[in-house]
Amino acid sequence: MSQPGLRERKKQRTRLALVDAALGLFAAQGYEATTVDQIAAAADVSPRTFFRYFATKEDVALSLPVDGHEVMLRELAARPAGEAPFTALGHAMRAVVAELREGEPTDVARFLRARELIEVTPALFAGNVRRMMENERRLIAEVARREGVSPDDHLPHFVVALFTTVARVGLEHCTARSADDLGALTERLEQMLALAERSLRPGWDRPSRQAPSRGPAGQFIEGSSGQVAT
Amino acid sequence: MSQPGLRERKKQRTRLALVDAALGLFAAQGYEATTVDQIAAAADVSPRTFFRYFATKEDVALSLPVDGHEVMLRELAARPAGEAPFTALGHAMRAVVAELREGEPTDVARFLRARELIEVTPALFAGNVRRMMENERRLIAEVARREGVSPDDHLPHFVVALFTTVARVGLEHCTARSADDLGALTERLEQMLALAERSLRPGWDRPSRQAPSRGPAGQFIEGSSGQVAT
DNA sequence: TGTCATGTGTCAGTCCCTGCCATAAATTAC
DNA sequence: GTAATTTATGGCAGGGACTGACACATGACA
Repeated sequence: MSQPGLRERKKQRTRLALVDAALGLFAAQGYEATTVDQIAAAADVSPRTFFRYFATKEDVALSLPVDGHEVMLRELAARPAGEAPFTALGHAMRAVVAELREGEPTDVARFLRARELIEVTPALFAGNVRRMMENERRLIAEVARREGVSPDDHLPHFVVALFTTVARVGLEHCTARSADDLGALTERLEQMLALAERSLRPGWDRPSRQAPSRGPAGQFIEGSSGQVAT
Repeated sequence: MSQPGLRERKKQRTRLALVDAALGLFAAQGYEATTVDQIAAAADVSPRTFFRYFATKEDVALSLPVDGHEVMLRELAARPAGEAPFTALGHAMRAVVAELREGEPTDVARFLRARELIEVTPALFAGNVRRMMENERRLIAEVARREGVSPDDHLPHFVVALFTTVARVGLEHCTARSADDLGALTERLEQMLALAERSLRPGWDRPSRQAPSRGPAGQFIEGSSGQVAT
Protein backbone atom coordinates (compact mmCIF):
# COMPACT_ATOMS: atom_id res chain seq x y z
CA MET A 1 0.00 0.00 0.00
CA SER A 2 2.72 2.41 0.97
CA GLN A 3 5.56 1.82 -1.42
CA PRO A 4 7.36 5.08 -0.68
CA GLY A 5 9.19 5.40 2.64
CA LEU A 6 8.24 7.64 5.50
CA ARG A 7 10.43 10.38 4.15
CA GLU A 8 8.68 10.52 0.81
CA ARG A 9 5.21 10.45 2.36
CA LYS A 10 6.16 13.32 4.62
CA LYS A 11 7.28 15.33 1.63
CA GLN A 12 4.02 14.70 -0.17
CA ARG A 13 2.14 15.79 2.93
CA THR A 14 3.97 19.08 3.35
CA ARG A 15 3.63 19.73 -0.35
CA LEU A 16 -0.11 19.27 -0.14
CA ALA A 17 -0.21 21.33 3.03
CA LEU A 18 1.52 24.17 1.21
CA VAL A 19 -0.88 23.98 -1.72
CA ASP A 20 -3.92 23.94 0.54
CA ALA A 21 -2.60 26.72 2.73
CA ALA A 22 -1.81 28.82 -0.32
CA LEU A 23 -5.15 28.19 -2.01
CA GLY A 24 -6.98 29.05 1.19
CA LEU A 25 -5.08 32.27 1.75
CA PHE A 26 -5.33 33.28 -1.90
CA ALA A 27 -9.08 32.77 -1.85
CA ALA A 28 -9.45 34.62 1.43
CA GLN A 29 -7.31 37.69 0.83
CA GLY A 30 -6.25 37.55 -2.81
CA TYR A 31 -3.12 36.30 -4.53
CA GLU A 32 -0.81 39.29 -4.36
CA ALA A 33 -2.01 40.30 -0.93
CA THR A 34 -0.69 37.11 0.63
CA THR A 35 3.02 36.63 1.23
CA VAL A 36 4.93 33.39 1.05
CA ASP A 37 5.76 33.93 4.71
CA GLN A 38 2.07 33.63 5.47
CA ILE A 39 1.75 30.51 3.37
CA ALA A 40 4.76 28.95 5.02
CA ALA A 41 3.44 29.83 8.46
CA ALA A 42 0.04 28.35 7.65
CA ALA A 43 1.72 25.13 6.50
CA ASP A 44 4.07 25.12 9.50
CA VAL A 45 7.30 25.30 7.57
CA SER A 46 9.94 27.98 7.16
CA PRO A 47 9.72 30.37 4.20
CA ARG A 48 12.97 28.89 2.93
CA THR A 49 11.37 25.46 2.77
CA PHE A 50 8.53 26.80 0.69
CA PHE A 51 10.99 27.63 -2.05
CA ARG A 52 12.41 24.14 -1.84
CA TYR A 53 9.01 22.82 -2.93
CA PHE A 54 7.99 25.56 -5.35
CA ALA A 55 10.35 27.72 -7.33
CA THR A 56 8.01 30.71 -7.25
CA LYS A 57 4.86 31.87 -5.53
CA GLU A 58 3.09 31.28 -8.83
CA ASP A 59 4.04 27.64 -8.91
CA VAL A 60 2.13 26.70 -5.80
CA ALA A 61 -1.08 27.88 -7.42
CA LEU A 62 -0.30 26.40 -10.83
CA SER A 63 1.03 23.03 -9.74
CA LEU A 64 -2.28 21.26 -10.21
CA PRO A 65 -2.91 22.38 -13.80
CA VAL A 66 0.71 21.62 -14.60
CA ASP A 67 0.19 18.07 -13.35
CA GLY A 68 -2.74 17.97 -15.75
CA HIS A 69 -0.42 18.86 -18.60
CA GLU A 70 1.70 15.83 -17.83
CA VAL A 71 -1.33 13.59 -17.89
CA MET A 72 -2.46 15.18 -21.13
CA LEU A 73 0.81 14.35 -22.83
CA ARG A 74 0.76 10.81 -21.53
CA GLU A 75 -2.79 10.25 -22.73
CA LEU A 76 -2.01 11.67 -26.14
CA ALA A 77 0.84 9.22 -26.53
CA ALA A 78 -1.58 6.41 -25.65
CA ARG A 79 -4.05 7.25 -28.41
CA PRO A 80 -4.21 4.86 -31.38
CA ALA A 81 -1.79 5.67 -34.15
CA GLY A 82 -4.32 6.05 -36.94
CA GLU A 83 -6.37 8.70 -35.15
CA ALA A 84 -6.37 12.18 -36.63
CA PRO A 85 -4.37 14.69 -34.53
CA PHE A 86 -7.19 16.97 -33.47
CA THR A 87 -9.40 14.03 -32.59
CA ALA A 88 -6.58 12.45 -30.60
CA LEU A 89 -6.00 15.69 -28.70
CA GLY A 90 -9.68 15.93 -27.89
CA HIS A 91 -9.81 12.38 -26.55
CA ALA A 92 -6.62 12.92 -24.57
CA MET A 93 -8.19 15.91 -22.89
CA ARG A 94 -11.33 13.95 -22.11
CA ALA A 95 -9.11 11.30 -20.54
CA VAL A 96 -7.49 13.92 -18.33
CA VAL A 97 -10.88 15.04 -17.04
CA ALA A 98 -11.96 11.44 -16.60
CA GLU A 99 -8.88 10.60 -14.57
CA LEU A 100 -9.52 13.59 -12.34
CA ARG A 101 -13.14 12.61 -11.89
CA GLU A 102 -12.17 9.10 -10.83
CA GLY A 103 -9.84 10.44 -8.13
CA GLU A 104 -10.79 11.56 -4.63
CA PRO A 105 -13.48 14.24 -4.44
CA THR A 106 -11.15 16.33 -2.32
CA ASP A 107 -8.70 16.40 -5.21
CA VAL A 108 -11.45 17.53 -7.56
CA ALA A 109 -12.39 20.31 -5.18
CA ARG A 110 -8.78 21.42 -4.89
CA PHE A 111 -8.41 21.44 -8.65
CA LEU A 112 -11.53 23.51 -9.19
CA ARG A 113 -10.47 25.97 -6.51
CA ALA A 114 -7.14 26.40 -8.28
CA ARG A 115 -8.85 26.89 -11.64
CA GLU A 116 -11.18 29.50 -10.24
CA LEU A 117 -8.28 31.35 -8.69
CA ILE A 118 -6.22 31.29 -11.86
CA GLU A 119 -9.10 32.61 -13.89
CA VAL A 120 -9.60 35.53 -11.52
CA THR A 121 -5.96 36.49 -11.03
CA PRO A 122 -4.25 38.05 -14.07
CA ALA A 123 -0.76 37.14 -12.93
CA LEU A 124 -1.70 33.50 -12.45
CA PHE A 125 -3.61 33.46 -15.69
CA ALA A 126 -0.53 34.65 -17.54
CA GLY A 127 1.65 32.13 -15.77
CA ASN A 128 -0.72 29.35 -16.67
CA VAL A 129 -0.75 30.35 -20.30
CA ARG A 130 3.01 30.35 -20.27
CA ARG A 131 3.16 26.80 -19.01
CA MET A 132 0.52 25.73 -21.48
CA MET A 133 2.73 27.05 -24.22
CA GLU A 134 5.78 25.32 -22.90
CA ASN A 135 3.72 22.17 -22.98
CA GLU A 136 2.62 23.03 -26.48
CA ARG A 137 6.09 22.28 -27.74
CA ARG A 138 5.94 18.77 -26.36
CA LEU A 139 2.48 18.24 -27.79
CA ILE A 140 3.71 19.46 -31.16
CA ALA A 141 6.59 17.01 -31.05
CA GLU A 142 4.22 14.17 -30.26
CA VAL A 143 1.77 15.11 -33.01
CA ALA A 144 4.60 15.44 -35.49
CA ARG A 145 5.84 12.00 -34.48
CA ARG A 146 2.38 10.51 -34.90
CA GLU A 147 1.96 12.04 -38.32
CA GLY A 148 5.46 11.26 -39.44
CA VAL A 149 6.37 14.83 -40.27
CA SER A 150 9.15 17.11 -39.09
CA PRO A 151 8.61 18.84 -35.71
CA ASP A 152 9.35 22.08 -37.53
CA ASP A 153 6.47 21.52 -39.92
CA HIS A 154 3.76 24.17 -39.85
CA LEU A 155 0.87 21.79 -39.56
CA PRO A 156 1.52 20.28 -36.11
CA HIS A 157 2.15 23.78 -34.78
CA PHE A 158 -1.12 24.96 -36.21
CA VAL A 159 -3.12 21.96 -35.02
CA VAL A 160 -1.79 22.02 -31.47
CA ALA A 161 -2.01 25.80 -31.14
CA LEU A 162 -5.57 25.70 -32.36
CA PHE A 163 -6.44 22.93 -29.95
CA THR A 164 -4.98 24.67 -26.91
CA THR A 165 -6.84 27.79 -27.94
CA VAL A 166 -10.11 25.91 -28.11
CA ALA A 167 -9.42 24.34 -24.72
CA ARG A 168 -8.52 27.70 -23.23
CA VAL A 169 -11.63 29.43 -24.53
CA GLY A 170 -13.72 26.53 -23.30
CA LEU A 171 -12.29 26.80 -19.83
CA GLU A 172 -12.71 30.56 -19.77
CA HIS A 173 -16.32 30.32 -20.72
CA CYS A 174 -16.80 27.66 -18.11
CA THR A 175 -15.68 29.76 -15.21
CA ALA A 176 -17.72 32.64 -16.47
CA ARG A 177 -20.86 30.64 -15.77
CA SER A 178 -20.22 28.03 -13.16
CA ALA A 179 -17.18 26.14 -11.97
CA ASP A 180 -18.78 24.24 -9.14
CA ASP A 181 -18.51 20.84 -10.70
CA LEU A 182 -16.66 19.01 -13.41
CA GLY A 183 -19.89 18.40 -15.26
CA ALA A 184 -20.31 21.99 -16.36
CA LEU A 185 -16.65 22.10 -17.26
CA THR A 186 -16.77 19.10 -19.54
CA GLU A 187 -19.98 20.29 -21.09
CA ARG A 188 -18.41 23.58 -22.07
CA LEU A 189 -15.36 21.85 -23.35
CA GLU A 190 -17.47 19.60 -25.55
CA GLN A 191 -19.37 22.61 -26.79
CA MET A 192 -16.20 24.38 -27.88
CA LEU A 193 -14.78 21.21 -29.38
CA ALA A 194 -17.97 20.78 -31.37
CA LEU A 195 -17.83 24.39 -32.51
CA ALA A 196 -14.28 23.88 -33.71
CA GLU A 197 -15.18 20.66 -35.49
CA ARG A 198 -18.09 22.42 -37.16
CA SER A 199 -15.87 25.29 -38.30
CA LEU A 200 -13.07 23.24 -39.78
CA ARG A 201 -12.89 21.35 -43.01
CA PRO A 202 -12.67 17.57 -42.80
CA GLY A 203 -9.09 16.40 -42.98
CA TRP A 204 -7.70 19.85 -42.21
CA ASP A 205 -5.40 18.48 -39.51
CA ARG A 206 -3.61 15.93 -41.67
CA PRO A 207 -0.95 16.60 -44.25
CA SER A 208 -2.58 16.54 -47.65
CA ARG A 209 -0.67 14.11 -49.76
CA GLN A 210 -1.57 16.11 -52.83
CA ALA A 211 -0.92 19.60 -51.57
CA PRO A 212 -3.04 22.04 -53.54
CA SER A 213 -0.49 24.47 -54.90
CA ARG A 214 -2.86 27.40 -54.67
CA GLY A 215 -6.06 28.84 -55.98
CA PRO A 216 -9.59 28.60 -54.64
CA ALA A 217 -10.45 25.81 -57.02
CA GLY A 218 -9.38 22.34 -56.04
CA GLN A 219 -10.26 22.77 -52.40
CA PHE A 220 -13.05 20.26 -52.64
CA ILE A 221 -10.56 17.52 -53.35
CA GLU A 222 -9.14 17.44 -49.87
CA GLY A 223 -10.29 14.75 -47.52
CA SER A 224 -12.18 12.94 -50.24
CA SER A 225 -9.94 9.90 -50.23
CA GLY A 226 -8.65 7.54 -47.59
CA GLN A 227 -10.11 9.13 -44.48
CA VAL A 228 -13.47 7.48 -44.54
CA ALA A 229 -12.39 4.14 -43.09
CA THR A 230 -10.01 4.89 -40.26
CA MET B 1 6.25 70.88 -36.40
CA SER B 2 6.51 70.62 -32.68
CA GLN B 3 3.02 70.79 -31.30
CA PRO B 4 3.90 69.38 -27.91
CA GLY B 5 5.84 71.59 -25.53
CA LEU B 6 9.42 71.18 -24.49
CA ARG B 7 8.34 69.15 -21.50
CA GLU B 8 6.51 66.59 -23.55
CA ARG B 9 9.33 66.21 -26.05
CA LYS B 10 11.79 65.65 -23.25
CA LYS B 11 9.61 62.92 -21.84
CA GLN B 12 9.41 61.19 -25.19
CA ARG B 13 13.18 61.38 -25.49
CA THR B 14 13.91 59.85 -22.10
CA ARG B 15 11.30 57.19 -22.75
CA LEU B 16 13.00 56.24 -25.97
CA ALA B 17 16.39 56.41 -24.28
CA LEU B 18 15.17 53.95 -21.67
CA VAL B 19 13.82 51.56 -24.29
CA ASP B 20 17.02 51.69 -26.32
CA ALA B 21 19.22 51.31 -23.28
CA ALA B 22 17.17 48.38 -22.07
CA LEU B 23 17.09 46.64 -25.47
CA GLY B 24 20.83 47.07 -25.81
CA LEU B 25 21.60 45.70 -22.38
CA PHE B 26 19.12 42.86 -22.75
CA ALA B 27 20.67 41.83 -26.04
CA ALA B 28 24.19 42.11 -24.64
CA GLN B 29 23.84 40.28 -21.34
CA GLY B 30 20.35 38.80 -21.29
CA TYR B 31 17.07 39.98 -19.81
CA GLU B 32 17.24 38.70 -16.25
CA ALA B 33 20.95 39.39 -15.97
CA THR B 34 20.42 43.12 -16.36
CA THR B 35 19.05 45.21 -13.50
CA VAL B 36 16.88 48.25 -13.80
CA ASP B 37 19.65 50.18 -12.10
CA GLN B 38 21.85 49.42 -15.08
CA ILE B 39 19.14 50.48 -17.51
CA ALA B 40 18.55 53.69 -15.62
CA ALA B 41 22.27 54.43 -15.50
CA ALA B 42 22.61 53.79 -19.24
CA ALA B 43 19.75 56.18 -19.91
CA ASP B 44 21.09 58.76 -17.45
CA VAL B 45 18.14 58.78 -15.12
CA SER B 46 17.59 57.58 -11.58
CA PRO B 47 16.19 54.09 -11.00
CA ARG B 48 13.17 55.73 -9.46
CA THR B 49 12.47 57.58 -12.68
CA PHE B 50 12.56 54.35 -14.64
CA PHE B 51 9.51 53.16 -12.75
CA ARG B 52 7.75 56.41 -13.53
CA TYR B 53 7.93 55.50 -17.22
CA PHE B 54 7.44 51.74 -16.98
CA ALA B 55 5.54 49.95 -14.26
CA THR B 56 7.76 46.87 -14.47
CA LYS B 57 11.01 45.77 -16.03
CA GLU B 58 8.93 43.71 -18.45
CA ASP B 59 7.10 46.74 -19.72
CA VAL B 60 10.15 48.43 -21.16
CA ALA B 61 10.71 45.44 -23.43
CA LEU B 62 7.05 44.96 -24.30
CA SER B 63 6.09 48.58 -24.87
CA LEU B 64 6.56 48.40 -28.63
CA PRO B 65 4.35 45.35 -29.25
CA VAL B 66 1.77 46.83 -26.91
CA ASP B 67 1.72 49.96 -29.03
CA GLY B 68 1.07 47.63 -31.94
CA HIS B 69 -1.98 46.25 -30.15
CA GLU B 70 -3.42 49.74 -29.95
CA VAL B 71 -2.93 50.25 -33.65
CA MET B 72 -4.46 46.86 -34.34
CA LEU B 73 -7.63 47.75 -32.49
CA ARG B 74 -7.87 51.09 -34.24
CA GLU B 75 -7.42 49.52 -37.65
CA LEU B 76 -10.02 46.87 -36.93
CA ALA B 77 -12.53 49.54 -36.05
CA ALA B 78 -11.77 51.21 -39.38
CA ARG B 79 -12.57 48.13 -41.48
CA PRO B 80 -15.79 48.22 -43.53
CA ALA B 81 -18.83 46.98 -41.67
CA GLY B 82 -19.78 44.21 -44.06
CA GLU B 83 -16.44 42.46 -43.92
CA ALA B 84 -16.32 39.04 -42.28
CA PRO B 85 -14.62 39.09 -38.85
CA PHE B 86 -11.63 36.92 -39.65
CA THR B 87 -10.99 38.78 -42.89
CA ALA B 88 -11.24 42.10 -41.10
CA LEU B 89 -8.78 40.95 -38.45
CA GLY B 90 -6.35 39.86 -41.13
CA HIS B 91 -6.54 43.19 -42.93
CA ALA B 92 -6.17 45.07 -39.66
CA MET B 93 -2.99 43.18 -38.92
CA ARG B 94 -1.66 43.91 -42.39
CA ALA B 95 -2.38 47.56 -41.76
CA VAL B 96 -0.36 47.45 -38.55
CA VAL B 97 2.64 46.06 -40.39
CA ALA B 98 2.17 48.57 -43.18
CA GLU B 99 2.08 51.48 -40.74
CA LEU B 100 5.28 50.25 -39.15
CA ARG B 101 6.94 49.89 -42.53
CA GLU B 102 6.06 53.45 -43.46
CA GLY B 103 7.67 54.80 -40.29
CA GLU B 104 11.34 55.56 -39.72
CA PRO B 105 13.72 52.68 -40.40
CA THR B 106 15.16 53.13 -36.93
CA ASP B 107 11.72 52.39 -35.50
CA VAL B 108 11.50 49.23 -37.56
CA ALA B 109 14.89 48.10 -36.32
CA ARG B 110 13.90 48.76 -32.73
CA PHE B 111 10.70 46.82 -33.18
CA LEU B 112 12.45 43.82 -34.66
CA ARG B 113 15.05 43.86 -31.91
CA ALA B 114 12.26 43.81 -29.34
CA ARG B 115 10.48 40.95 -31.12
CA GLU B 116 13.64 38.89 -31.28
CA LEU B 117 14.27 39.47 -27.60
CA ILE B 118 10.72 38.53 -26.62
CA GLU B 119 10.90 35.35 -28.62
CA VAL B 120 14.11 34.29 -26.93
CA THR B 121 13.18 35.21 -23.35
CA PRO B 122 10.50 33.00 -21.75
CA ALA B 123 9.52 35.60 -19.18
CA LEU B 124 9.01 38.23 -21.86
CA PHE B 125 7.23 35.78 -24.10
CA ALA B 126 4.77 35.01 -21.35
CA GLY B 127 4.29 38.68 -20.59
CA ASN B 128 3.61 39.39 -24.22
CA VAL B 129 1.05 36.63 -24.45
CA ARG B 130 -0.63 38.04 -21.39
CA ARG B 131 -1.00 41.43 -22.97
CA MET B 132 -2.20 39.89 -26.20
CA MET B 133 -4.93 38.19 -24.24
CA GLU B 134 -5.86 41.34 -22.44
CA ASN B 135 -6.18 42.91 -25.84
CA GLU B 136 -8.23 39.93 -26.96
CA ARG B 137 -11.10 41.11 -24.83
CA ARG B 138 -11.18 44.43 -26.63
CA LEU B 139 -10.97 42.75 -30.00
CA ILE B 140 -13.81 40.44 -29.02
CA ALA B 141 -15.93 43.38 -28.03
CA GLU B 142 -15.26 45.06 -31.36
CA VAL B 143 -16.01 41.92 -33.37
CA ALA B 144 -19.19 41.36 -31.39
CA ARG B 145 -20.22 44.93 -32.10
CA ARG B 146 -19.52 44.53 -35.80
CA GLU B 147 -21.55 41.34 -35.99
CA GLY B 148 -24.32 42.61 -33.80
CA VAL B 149 -24.10 39.82 -31.25
CA SER B 150 -23.57 39.81 -27.52
CA PRO B 151 -19.96 40.20 -26.32
CA ASP B 152 -20.55 37.04 -24.29
CA ASP B 153 -21.37 35.07 -27.40
CA HIS B 154 -19.10 32.13 -28.15
CA LEU B 155 -18.41 32.98 -31.73
CA PRO B 156 -16.50 36.26 -31.33
CA HIS B 157 -14.39 34.62 -28.62
CA PHE B 158 -13.63 31.73 -30.89
CA VAL B 159 -12.87 33.87 -33.92
CA VAL B 160 -10.58 36.29 -32.10
CA ALA B 161 -8.80 33.59 -30.12
CA LEU B 162 -8.21 31.64 -33.30
CA PHE B 163 -6.90 34.71 -35.05
CA THR B 164 -4.47 35.65 -32.31
CA THR B 165 -3.29 32.06 -32.29
CA VAL B 166 -2.64 32.16 -36.02
CA ALA B 167 -0.80 35.45 -35.64
CA ARG B 168 1.26 34.12 -32.76
CA VAL B 169 2.26 30.95 -34.56
CA GLY B 170 3.12 33.01 -37.62
CA LEU B 171 5.39 35.27 -35.60
CA GLU B 172 7.01 32.32 -33.86
CA HIS B 173 7.79 30.63 -37.12
CA CYS B 174 9.12 33.86 -38.47
CA THR B 175 11.75 34.32 -35.81
CA ALA B 176 12.71 30.70 -36.13
CA ARG B 177 13.96 31.41 -39.63
CA SER B 178 14.85 35.05 -40.01
CA ALA B 179 13.75 38.23 -38.33
CA ASP B 180 16.04 40.62 -40.09
CA ASP B 181 13.40 42.39 -42.07
CA LEU B 182 9.70 42.97 -42.14
CA GLY B 183 9.42 41.17 -45.45
CA ALA B 184 10.05 37.73 -44.05
CA LEU B 185 7.70 38.51 -41.19
CA THR B 186 4.79 39.48 -43.41
CA GLU B 187 5.44 36.53 -45.68
CA ARG B 188 5.18 34.09 -42.79
CA LEU B 189 2.10 35.84 -41.53
CA GLU B 190 0.46 35.52 -44.93
CA GLN B 191 1.43 31.88 -45.05
CA MET B 192 -0.24 31.13 -41.73
CA LEU B 193 -3.28 33.20 -42.63
CA ALA B 194 -3.59 31.24 -45.85
CA LEU B 195 -3.24 27.96 -43.98
CA ALA B 196 -6.01 29.00 -41.64
CA GLU B 197 -8.24 30.08 -44.49
CA ARG B 198 -7.61 26.75 -46.21
CA SER B 199 -8.47 24.82 -43.06
CA LEU B 200 -11.70 26.56 -42.21
CA ARG B 201 -15.10 26.22 -43.75
CA PRO B 202 -16.43 29.24 -45.62
CA GLY B 203 -18.64 31.35 -43.40
CA TRP B 204 -17.38 29.75 -40.21
CA ASP B 205 -16.77 33.11 -38.58
CA ARG B 206 -20.27 34.47 -38.99
CA PRO B 207 -23.30 33.55 -36.96
CA SER B 208 -25.36 31.04 -38.92
CA ARG B 209 -28.84 32.39 -39.15
CA GLN B 210 -30.22 28.88 -39.15
CA ALA B 211 -28.41 27.37 -36.20
CA PRO B 212 -28.40 23.57 -36.42
CA SER B 213 -29.91 22.42 -33.14
CA ARG B 214 -27.68 19.38 -32.74
CA GLY B 215 -26.89 15.94 -34.04
CA PRO B 216 -24.15 14.76 -36.35
CA ALA B 217 -26.44 14.88 -39.33
CA GLY B 218 -27.16 18.28 -40.76
CA GLN B 219 -23.59 19.39 -40.71
CA PHE B 220 -23.43 19.30 -44.47
CA ILE B 221 -26.09 21.98 -44.66
CA GLU B 222 -23.91 24.74 -43.30
CA GLY B 223 -22.19 27.08 -45.63
CA SER B 224 -24.15 25.82 -48.59
CA SER B 225 -26.14 28.97 -49.07
CA GLY B 226 -25.40 32.63 -49.38
CA GLN B 227 -21.74 32.68 -48.58
CA VAL B 228 -20.41 32.07 -52.04
CA ALA B 229 -20.48 35.69 -53.18
CA THR B 230 -19.06 37.67 -50.27
C1' DT C 1 23.98 1.52 16.92
C1' DG C 2 26.54 4.19 13.88
C1' DT C 3 27.13 6.14 9.44
C1' DC C 4 25.18 8.36 5.54
C1' DA C 5 22.02 10.85 2.90
C1' DT C 6 18.57 14.18 2.78
C1' DG C 7 15.18 17.57 4.33
C1' DT C 8 14.81 21.79 7.19
C1' DG C 9 15.84 26.30 9.53
C1' DT C 10 18.52 30.52 10.04
C1' DC C 11 20.90 34.26 8.11
C1' DA C 12 22.58 37.49 4.95
C1' DG C 13 22.02 39.50 0.69
C1' DT C 14 20.21 40.94 -4.14
C1' DC C 15 16.72 42.62 -6.93
C1' DC C 16 12.08 44.38 -8.13
C1' DC C 17 9.03 47.72 -6.94
C1' DT C 18 6.57 51.54 -4.00
C1' DG C 19 5.41 55.61 -1.02
C1' DC C 20 7.07 59.88 0.64
C1' DC C 21 9.25 64.21 0.54
C1' DA C 22 12.32 67.71 -1.23
C1' DT C 23 14.12 69.91 -5.37
C1' DA C 24 14.39 71.53 -10.04
C1' DA C 25 12.43 72.48 -14.18
C1' DA C 26 8.74 74.02 -17.35
C1' DT C 27 4.22 76.18 -17.93
C1' DT C 28 1.04 79.69 -16.95
C1' DA C 29 -0.56 83.94 -14.91
C1' DC C 30 0.30 88.52 -13.76
C1' DG D 1 10.05 89.85 -16.87
C1' DT D 2 8.74 88.02 -12.65
C1' DA D 3 5.78 85.28 -9.65
C1' DA D 4 2.82 81.36 -8.92
C1' DT D 5 1.58 76.78 -10.22
C1' DT D 6 2.05 72.55 -12.15
C1' DT D 7 4.89 68.58 -13.02
C1' DA D 8 9.08 65.74 -13.69
C1' DT D 9 12.98 64.05 -11.13
C1' DG D 10 16.10 62.27 -7.35
C1' DG D 11 17.04 60.32 -2.87
C1' DC D 12 15.68 57.54 0.83
C1' DA D 13 13.48 54.00 3.42
C1' DG D 14 11.19 49.75 3.20
C1' DG D 15 8.54 45.50 1.86
C1' DG D 16 8.28 41.27 -0.61
C1' DA D 17 10.20 37.62 -3.80
C1' DC D 18 13.91 34.78 -4.23
C1' DT D 19 18.96 32.60 -3.53
C1' DG D 20 23.28 30.83 -1.64
C1' DA D 21 25.75 29.09 2.40
C1' DC D 22 26.01 26.88 6.58
C1' DA D 23 24.44 24.21 10.54
C1' DC D 24 21.16 21.09 12.46
C1' DA D 25 17.91 17.36 12.66
C1' DT D 26 15.61 13.41 10.95
C1' DG D 27 14.72 9.16 8.13
C1' DA D 28 17.44 5.40 5.57
C1' DC D 29 20.50 1.67 5.68
C1' DA D 30 24.28 -1.47 7.06
